[in-house]
Amino acid sequence: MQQLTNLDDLPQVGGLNDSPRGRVLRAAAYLFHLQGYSRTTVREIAQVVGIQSGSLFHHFKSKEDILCAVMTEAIIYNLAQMQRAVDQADTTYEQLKGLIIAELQSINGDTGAAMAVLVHEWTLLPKARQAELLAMRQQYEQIWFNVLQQAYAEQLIQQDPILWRRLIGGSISWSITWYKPTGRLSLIEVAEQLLEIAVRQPSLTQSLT
Amino acid sequence: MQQLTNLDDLPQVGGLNDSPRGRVLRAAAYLFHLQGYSRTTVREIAQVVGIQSGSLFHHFKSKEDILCAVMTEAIIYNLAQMQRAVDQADTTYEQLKGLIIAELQSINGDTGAAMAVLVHEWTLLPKARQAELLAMRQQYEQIWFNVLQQAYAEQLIQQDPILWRRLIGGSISWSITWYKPTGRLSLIEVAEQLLEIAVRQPSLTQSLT
Amino acid sequence: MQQLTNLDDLPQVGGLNDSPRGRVLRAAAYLFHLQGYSRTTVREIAQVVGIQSGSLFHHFKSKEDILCAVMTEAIIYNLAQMQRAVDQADTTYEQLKGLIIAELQSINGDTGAAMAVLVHEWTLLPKARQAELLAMRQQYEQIWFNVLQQAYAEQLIQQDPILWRRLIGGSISWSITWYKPTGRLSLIEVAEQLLEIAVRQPSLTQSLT
Amino acid sequence: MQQLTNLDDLPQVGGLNDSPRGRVLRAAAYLFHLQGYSRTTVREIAQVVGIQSGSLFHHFKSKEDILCAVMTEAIIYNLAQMQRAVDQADTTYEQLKGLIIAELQSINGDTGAAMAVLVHEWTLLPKARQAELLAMRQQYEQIWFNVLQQAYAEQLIQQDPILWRRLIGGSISWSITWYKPTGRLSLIEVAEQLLEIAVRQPSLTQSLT
DNA sequence: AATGAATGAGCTTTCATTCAT
DNA sequence: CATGAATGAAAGCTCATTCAT
Repeated sequence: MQQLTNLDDLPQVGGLNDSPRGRVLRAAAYLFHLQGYSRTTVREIAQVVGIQSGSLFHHFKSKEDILCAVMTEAIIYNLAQMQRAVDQADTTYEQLKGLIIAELQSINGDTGAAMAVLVHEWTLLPKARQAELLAMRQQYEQIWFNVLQQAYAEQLIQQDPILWRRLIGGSISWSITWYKPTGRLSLIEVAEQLLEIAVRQPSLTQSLT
Repeated sequence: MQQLTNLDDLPQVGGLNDSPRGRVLRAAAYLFHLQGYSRTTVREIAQVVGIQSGSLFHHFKSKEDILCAVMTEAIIYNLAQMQRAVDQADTTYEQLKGLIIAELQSINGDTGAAMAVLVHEWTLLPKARQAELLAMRQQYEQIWFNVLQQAYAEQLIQQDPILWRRLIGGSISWSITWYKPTGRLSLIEVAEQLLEIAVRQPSLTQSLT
Repeated sequence: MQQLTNLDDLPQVGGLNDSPRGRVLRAAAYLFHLQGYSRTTVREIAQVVGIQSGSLFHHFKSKEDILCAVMTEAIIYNLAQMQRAVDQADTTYEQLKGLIIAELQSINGDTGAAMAVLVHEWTLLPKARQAELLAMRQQYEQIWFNVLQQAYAEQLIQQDPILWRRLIGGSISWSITWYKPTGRLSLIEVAEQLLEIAVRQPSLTQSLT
Repeated sequence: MQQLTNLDDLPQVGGLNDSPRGRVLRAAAYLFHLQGYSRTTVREIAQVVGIQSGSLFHHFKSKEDILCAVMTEAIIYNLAQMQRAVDQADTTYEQLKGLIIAELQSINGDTGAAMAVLVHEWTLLPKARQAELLAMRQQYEQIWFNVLQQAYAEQLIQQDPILWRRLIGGSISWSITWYKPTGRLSLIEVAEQLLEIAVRQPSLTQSLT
């Protein structure tokens, strides 16, 4: 990394304010995603934030602690986003669509860096921390599961909800490897194509009855 | 990593013989996948192989060279597997099924570690090496693309082949995060479920005509 | 090297203050001269300075950087010394004598270690650094050349100034291999003997006219 | 060193035959001179000779042993050369001239690499080996001293023979840093210029009597 | 004699972390 | 709170030397 980015050029990350702590987390999420946790040095984080490396340790007790905080913030923020997507929709189909869009946005939008870190560097956390986050992650998955069970009952999906979630979750997560905001498709259009593949249209269902 | 695995406990990796070079690559793929490239030390690789760390450098000129070889072997081997899957099938539907099964196996089977490394540590390669591998990767994707174009013409799939490949490729790749060979489903059953979601059954097509 | 010297036993080197950087350079010049650059380890330098080896890299970005700095300091300091020797003398003969004494002192005195390094390890520098130093070295030689041309005009020397400089420069440089400050001759006496051999005395010149 | 020289491109070194041992010594002298002893690897020596590195150790028991042999051969050969130069001359002046020419040739000619090694890497030898070589070196210096004492008696030189030898020996040794065989001056012309500076011409002496 | 894979000590360098100021 | 020099363990890599073939 020749030229370090300045923090002000980085997107505002959902949920992170402009406190020193928030600034560090934004910088860390960006760098961890770009280079991986191991290849990112605390000096680099400090440089992006605009402080000295020693000063980081007034806000976080270790580099691992920063990683942990990045993951925690990411999961808390996106948990709220998913819940909001479900709450705002009326039908099961719309809820499913809302979840897919929300997850695509959390992966490819401003929290994408943090989400990617959550996935890639998961195993680096000490077991105790993993357990904490796992609890939140299960809440997150529970939101999906509730909607999917209803969708299965309504025959919007034909497969076991757990397997369906795994397969379609993969499609969504993988989008980080190819989706470009400047490309041909918007995230909403991607979501619609994915719905077309994996969910039976309710209008079609109605017309069949 | 407290207790290092012995090489003999690791699966035989497709295409890698028991030469010193092959043994190093197997150990490296295993460790790179388990811990990531950066967190794996050459001393650890040597320990798993059962040689001294200095001896690694008779076979590879650097740690990066080992990474490169792991990726190259993985892609060469799996390129052949995909081609074989296509050649052995008669209908487009069967070819598609064959490709999905083959890719699921390459991800979750013996070459899974190497494939995961190929995905995760891609950006670490020097640009020149990336270009070499990219050429092979494009061959690989071309195999998929040819079948998918035919599938689109036959209305087995309704979406743009490129987007379909990205979404379903994500489902397949992601399986590394959850699939357990000892679990309830076999890889072939997973493939069948995925076909059910994303591909219109040819029998159904025929019955409609 | 069984018993490492303590830095406080080393002479103060002209121009190097007691900053951490200066202390490292003094230690490095001493060890590079004593053992050669390749055979001197950064751990040894650190030990003489009295710090940990890792701490060296706060002040210099590599071992080679230390070598470079040693050479640069040596040449800058001695360039100034030579200029001063010329400025302080009235006659050409006295200038020549001043230069010989000054160079003998730079070789055998406090900067001797650094000067020896400059000569012996020259080829190890990257080409770009060589060019920088070469420019200074040419300034240095220019001082000699100006005086020698005048000396030739005044018939103090009979040979081509360039050849004379090479031959007598060799005598001076070589003194590092045999001169002992505690020996029979002072550096000034050595200089006088060398003048007797290589320079016609101006008094003699005058008596001939 | 990107491209290693082939042994056949190296000059025949005086006294070294084409036995495996001789070939190794020629290659080693060349590389030690070019790069220094520490920076030359046994693999490089072997490569220049055209054998494998392991094979070197059938001829020499260690790398240091090779260094020692290079030095010993150099000193033995040049001792003979100096003796021959003295024997072939009739007058003291001619003997002095012969010694200067012979030493210039030993420094700048085919044995130059080995001689340079003798000077630069002297301190690397174990004390016992240094003593052996020192005895031969003293024989070598004795040849000079005998002639110089006679020259002093004949007033060819005005200085203490020991000091004179040191100063003029420096001029000669230093020539390795600047003399180019393809340049303007031959070694004999260099010798003549040096004689002009440091030795009173015998013809002049005679004309004064 | 020659080979070349293997050794293992030791090298330069990196980097999370500490702490006196 | 912030600094930045210092720490020291550990990293990737080198290389003289050995030895079974």
